[in-house]
Amino acid sequence: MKKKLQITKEIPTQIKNLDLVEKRRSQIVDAAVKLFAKNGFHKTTTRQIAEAAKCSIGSLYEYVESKEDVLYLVCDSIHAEVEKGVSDAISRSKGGKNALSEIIREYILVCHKMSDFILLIYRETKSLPVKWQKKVLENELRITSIFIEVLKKFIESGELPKLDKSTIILIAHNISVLGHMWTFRRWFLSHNYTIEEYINLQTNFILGIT
Amino acid sequence: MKKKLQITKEIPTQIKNLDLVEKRRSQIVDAAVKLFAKNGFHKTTTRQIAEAAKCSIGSLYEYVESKEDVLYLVCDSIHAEVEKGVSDAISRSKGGKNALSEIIREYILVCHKMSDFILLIYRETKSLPVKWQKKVLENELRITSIFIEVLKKFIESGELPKLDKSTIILIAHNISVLGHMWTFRRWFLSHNYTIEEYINLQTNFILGIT
DNA sequence: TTCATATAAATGAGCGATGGTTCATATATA
DNA sequence: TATATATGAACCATCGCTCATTTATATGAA
Repeated sequence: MKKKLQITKEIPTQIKNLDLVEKRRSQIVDAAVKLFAKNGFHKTTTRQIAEAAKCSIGSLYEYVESKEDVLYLVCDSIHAEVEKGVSDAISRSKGGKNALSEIIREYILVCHKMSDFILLIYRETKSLPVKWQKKVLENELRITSIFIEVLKKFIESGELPKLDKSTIILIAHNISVLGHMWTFRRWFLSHNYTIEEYINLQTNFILGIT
Repeated sequence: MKKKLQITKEIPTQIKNLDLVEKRRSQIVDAAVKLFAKNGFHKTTTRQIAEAAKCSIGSLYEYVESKEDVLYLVCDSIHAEVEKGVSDAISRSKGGKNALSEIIREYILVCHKMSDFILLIYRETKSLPVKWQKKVLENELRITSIFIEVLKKFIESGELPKLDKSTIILIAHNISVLGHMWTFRRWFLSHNYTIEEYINLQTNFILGIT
């Protein structure tokens, strides 16, 4: 909610009706995310986006100011969905013995589901104006810091051994990245493991069960 | 040597003198790798590449058939350098207690040195013709399998506990990717760790010293 | 050695196609 | 009647690539 208002502030529009802006932009994002994931940002044309979003190019440019705007909206919505996935998993988690494993599991499943879109962020962040590159990195960081908080909590409650701050930060980043690894090495890993096997092996690796 | 002949076969040229082809192509690659790393593949023009390589666009197109050819040459040369770095580290390694740590260390240092170029591969592989995407992934895999062999050797010699095949493969991929992590999270990590600290923490993490 | 000829390599103006963006106009809504 | 929204033809700049031409190098007959 708050987030959406913020974005309509960040990206100006000709249109007065903010509900309409939200509705049309979500059409645009839904169309663009698929096209970008499939063909890349540069090989996708604004005309293709407009067509897939069922509006004219003219209209498109009343809701955004540039093609880069669309990419930013796309990156932002991807991160929002990943973050939601992780947050939901945490609030569902009942604590207890295998709670951390369960959170890692849900996170990797989110990465699995969002494979093509996480890849998209890796590939195309650089195509954004610097100002928005930073925003995207902040989003990435926000997700990682969720893991930092989780780790801290498990250390406090004694379910994990005491670790210094540097190590906690590193492990949180490692969890993030090893989730992403499934997306950008899937072409190979999926020939060797099912997603469930991957989750089990990585969980053991991360928690140091060798 | 063998590699270079192979590439001149893969990428046709108008020029008869193969030594000249090798020389000019290396000018072109040296120019292009910097431009691609800085501005991305799509925002770099063939004219810019030609200029930086100190030849005309006409000449450029006598040594390659397309802009994608240049990108492939670039990706290939990056992987060749990373692979060389790893192989050298292994052949220098004297075996013994901390040999594995030493190899991981050298690998991460190579990633550190090659940061911008490893990133380039993540970003631009998708811009290649499918045929060459596969080649690039094979190169990536070749580097990972070096780690697989190293791990096997250390298990045989008893310096690592026995692990099943799946786990060995996973750890090798994790080493690869956690090296890359320094390149694509450097914007954040370098504020928290020096490269040496990063290497130490990751080594401990990978070898399960918690 | 000299010069004519043939072959190889280098050049960059220009072709052709593309694609992001605008704006005059049309349509819908208040 | 006024304001908001929608439309798509057309503008314009860009860029990958070609090709007619020039320049350099190699060959070999006189």
